[in-house]
Amino acid sequence: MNEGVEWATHTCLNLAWLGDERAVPAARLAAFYELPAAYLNKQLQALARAGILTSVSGPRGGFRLAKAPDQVTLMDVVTAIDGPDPAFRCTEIRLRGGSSSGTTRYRTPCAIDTAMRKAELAWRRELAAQTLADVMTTVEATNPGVPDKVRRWFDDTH
Amino acid sequence: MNEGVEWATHTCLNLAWLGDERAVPAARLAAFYELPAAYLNKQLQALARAGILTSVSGPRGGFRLAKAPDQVTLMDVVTAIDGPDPAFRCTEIRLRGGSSSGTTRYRTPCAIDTAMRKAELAWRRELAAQTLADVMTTVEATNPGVPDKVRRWFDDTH
DNA sequence: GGCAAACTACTCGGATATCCGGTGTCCGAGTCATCATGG
DNA sequence: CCATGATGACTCGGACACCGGATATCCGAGTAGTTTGCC
Repeated sequence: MNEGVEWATHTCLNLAWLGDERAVPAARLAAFYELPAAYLNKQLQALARAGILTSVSGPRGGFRLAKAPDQVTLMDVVTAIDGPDPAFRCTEIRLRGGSSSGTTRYRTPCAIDTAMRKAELAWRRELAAQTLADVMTTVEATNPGVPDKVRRWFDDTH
Repeated sequence: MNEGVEWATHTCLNLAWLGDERAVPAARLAAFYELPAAYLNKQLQALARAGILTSVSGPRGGFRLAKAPDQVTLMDVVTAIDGPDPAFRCTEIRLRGGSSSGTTRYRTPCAIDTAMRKAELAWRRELAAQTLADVMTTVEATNPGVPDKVRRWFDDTH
């Protein structure tokens, strides 16, 4: 899976804690984790195209969460960064070669593709069942000080 | 996911239908789907290392299934080709940057990593629940002529 | 004819090139805050 | 003092290099079948 998925998810969590009052520039969001700013910007653009973030240009601009945290699933984030294509891509090799040259016509979908899709669907279902709000709840339960700390860090000037 | 996963799975299915009486060379297995023989050979070696296939050198050599089809899960095949690493790799970026410099010690695992692992576990569970024998049953139910056809093709000299 | 040894052809196995998508970077378009200026 | 216009800096957005891993290929090690020669 894409590396940017991790960056994007953590950044979304930070934006969720900061609230949607103000917009945060990509450079600031990147500095929080010492990530390359320009590259994180690329990922944030993808999130904006997917409707997860809203972007504002110019001074005082930046990114903010477009929806409530409980309306954004991990599936949304992963799809925005990693693309909508399934991990297993059936190329229908059963139709190639001398095996099926003109004789057999497969009316049913490839059984292997079906099995892979079934597994991938379970994966997507699990990701779609967890929202950013759920992850926030987990973090606050295990590390209660984190949200305030994030807010203070972004309030300070660096 | 790796392209070779599809080739490997289809080839395992063919070997299952042919039975483990005789060994089939990689070149013949590749010709069935018009695949590059040397590259498929690479995948078959990975399957052999994983204990899914057994390889025999020399004339009359080749590959054959090492276990009964109901003892080989799709998870086994995918792991053999694509590697055992999880798709989502947590790099613990929460420990980097000024955010957690020396102050907070996270005793609990990363919540995002946990969520991703949960989804991936569901995926692995689905793959592990389906064996080659299950896929064979599906194919025979939808396309009954396929197994015999495969056997005939591999019996013929080309 | 039977047997053994050398030979040959075949197959796996790993080492070696090539190509493409992710990784990383940079600069231009657009925008908003600021500041100077005049009324 | 207030309104207004120009100015400037800041930020996003997309276009441009770079690199590692997947893709694809080739050749050597080893083996089994075959042939040939000898007893």
